[in-house]
Amino acid sequence: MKPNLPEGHLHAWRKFYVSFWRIFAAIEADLVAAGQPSLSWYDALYELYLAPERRLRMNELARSALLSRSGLTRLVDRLEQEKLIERKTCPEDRRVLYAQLTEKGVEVLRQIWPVYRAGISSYFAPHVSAAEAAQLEKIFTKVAAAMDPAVMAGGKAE
Amino acid sequence: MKPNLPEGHLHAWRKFYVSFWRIFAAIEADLVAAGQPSLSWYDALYELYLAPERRLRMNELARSALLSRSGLTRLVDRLEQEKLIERKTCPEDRRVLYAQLTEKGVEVLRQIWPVYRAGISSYFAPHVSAAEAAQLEKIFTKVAAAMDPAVMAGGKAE
DNA sequence: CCAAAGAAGTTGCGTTTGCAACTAAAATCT
DNA sequence: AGATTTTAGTTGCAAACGCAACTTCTTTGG
Repeated sequence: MKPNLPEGHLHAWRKFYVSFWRIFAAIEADLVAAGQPSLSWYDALYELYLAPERRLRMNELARSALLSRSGLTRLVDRLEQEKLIERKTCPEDRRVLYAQLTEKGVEVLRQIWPVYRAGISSYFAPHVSAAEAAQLEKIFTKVAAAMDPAVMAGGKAE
Repeated sequence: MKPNLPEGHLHAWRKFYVSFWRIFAAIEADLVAAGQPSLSWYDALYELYLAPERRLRMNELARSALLSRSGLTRLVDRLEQEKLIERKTCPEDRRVLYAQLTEKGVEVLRQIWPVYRAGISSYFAPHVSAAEAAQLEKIFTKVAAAMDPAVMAGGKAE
């Protein structure tokens, strides 16, 4: 780790932290108010939507959807109960299960998105110019890449 | 709400979102590894530390610590059990309870902080230049202010 | 001044999550 | 091949949180 944390970075972190939680809570509240499932559902469904053949291994999905593996197991349980995804076995490796997005899953994704987008548009976008958005994307792309669990092997805070 | 969400803002949001969760999870893991309480404890204790006389009403603390009131009640239960804070009645308004930081609470704060700081230093700061930090602080100060619950009365995503 | 409305905090309950321990299947190593 | 290690996923358990309903106290309004 870098032993000295400059003042400026600390202040940036604190505002970042508070902003995230407040936006997150507001969007979740909007989703509840709209009778839609929460962001964790969206995250999982969306990652599957992006994936080749709209399916991912449980492990991969856990990583993409920012959950522990046990957390993902339960989330997939709930999604499967609602027929939004299906568990599919893998012939080549019988340990593996694919989470496969269903058509109904795609529909739900399409229902959630307008509410989610409205939240981003209301709570995040108005405070950020186009240039700033580009700046944020650049910075956080670096952060997200460095924090990818696949890259984090053993690292900790050194 | 602004009906159209520009591509750039959306991409910025997604990276922002992923970065936050990954950093947050990493710091929480470091805290567990160091035998320290979680960030929600830090947030509450720190807000009390900053407050005049090191105390806040439950309501105020809930807002500062980014929790619902019921969530805060339980958190304060746990903090009080560890003698890190005390509930103090308010003579002027007998509905009100103050959460009062204790000396032991301050000590715990001092124990958490190095681990927390190391996390910020490792996971956040290295990817952000001083100029970028200033930029981030400016942007997120606006966001956080706009999303302050006190300012949000009735607002929703309009 | 008394009733109704509002505000502060707590509690019951359900949801979601992570850690540690577990099962099952593949890979590795004699 | 047979034993060990590693990997994928699940499960028991407990922690943490939010919503809605509730109690208690204050404020407001007739």
